[in-house]
Amino acid sequence: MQLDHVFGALSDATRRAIVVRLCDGEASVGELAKPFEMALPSLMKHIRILESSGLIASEKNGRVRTCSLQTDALATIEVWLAAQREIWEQRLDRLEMYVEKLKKEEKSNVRKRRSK
Amino acid sequence: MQLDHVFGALSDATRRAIVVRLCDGEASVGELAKPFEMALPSLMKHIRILESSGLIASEKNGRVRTCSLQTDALATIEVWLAAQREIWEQRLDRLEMYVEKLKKEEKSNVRKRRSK
DNA sequence: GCTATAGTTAGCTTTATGGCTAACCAATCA
DNA sequence: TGATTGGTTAGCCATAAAGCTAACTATAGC
Repeated sequence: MQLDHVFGALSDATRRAIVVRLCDGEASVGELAKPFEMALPSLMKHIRILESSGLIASEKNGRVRTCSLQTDALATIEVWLAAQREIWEQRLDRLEMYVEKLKKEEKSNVRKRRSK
Repeated sequence: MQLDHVFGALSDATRRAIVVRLCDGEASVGELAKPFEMALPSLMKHIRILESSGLIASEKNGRVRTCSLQTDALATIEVWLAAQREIWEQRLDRLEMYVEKLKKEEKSNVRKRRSK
């Protein structure tokens, strides 16, 4: 599934750093590699993984490959997270309502007991 | 880092399904296992991974272990995503302003050329 | 106290991940 | 055209991930 690959791609600090960099605009493979002490082929692997996850796209002009962020993939996981949040918040709401109900019952029980 | 483990934990469909289930309330290991065709020890591994990533917590009472969602970990990655979104949106704004500026210059150039 | 239930541990396999080096290809540029 | 730059391919290694079975522990229920 798509989510597997997007989350998987973001589970590595190097790849997240690349994504962060690309949020600020396109960059060549060389530029992306500079901040890291890694051999180029290793970095290329990360780029491939990011690309196959859909997080980035790249295009080669002449001998330089330019990479750019594909924001849709990030949006995909934002949507997933929002959906989960909605579920658990609805549940917390129900729970709160339930607790309120219990409190009210407790009060009325106290009244009943007092009036005995 | 924390983000590594949270994203990593969510990169597996089984574990996401467990998280989704727990959004709707606590569950025992047995309950969590039911929907899957997996052997229990395999599922336990997933639970351990989710727990060590901070996405869920669990507690053992008698012989049953009850698992619950820890929403903070999900919030952590929501925050990360929001931060990235902010960066790229700011950039798109700057880009738009730049394009507007170019358009205006183009218009004034046309006027100049006409008035020659 | 025996039996069934609910997890847990240990140990094995297969496949994926993240890193490397060395050698290679293809555009630029002098 | 020959050297340099920018990236790519191939292949190696170590470790981690995801699954399994078999055997074990500890509570609950009769």
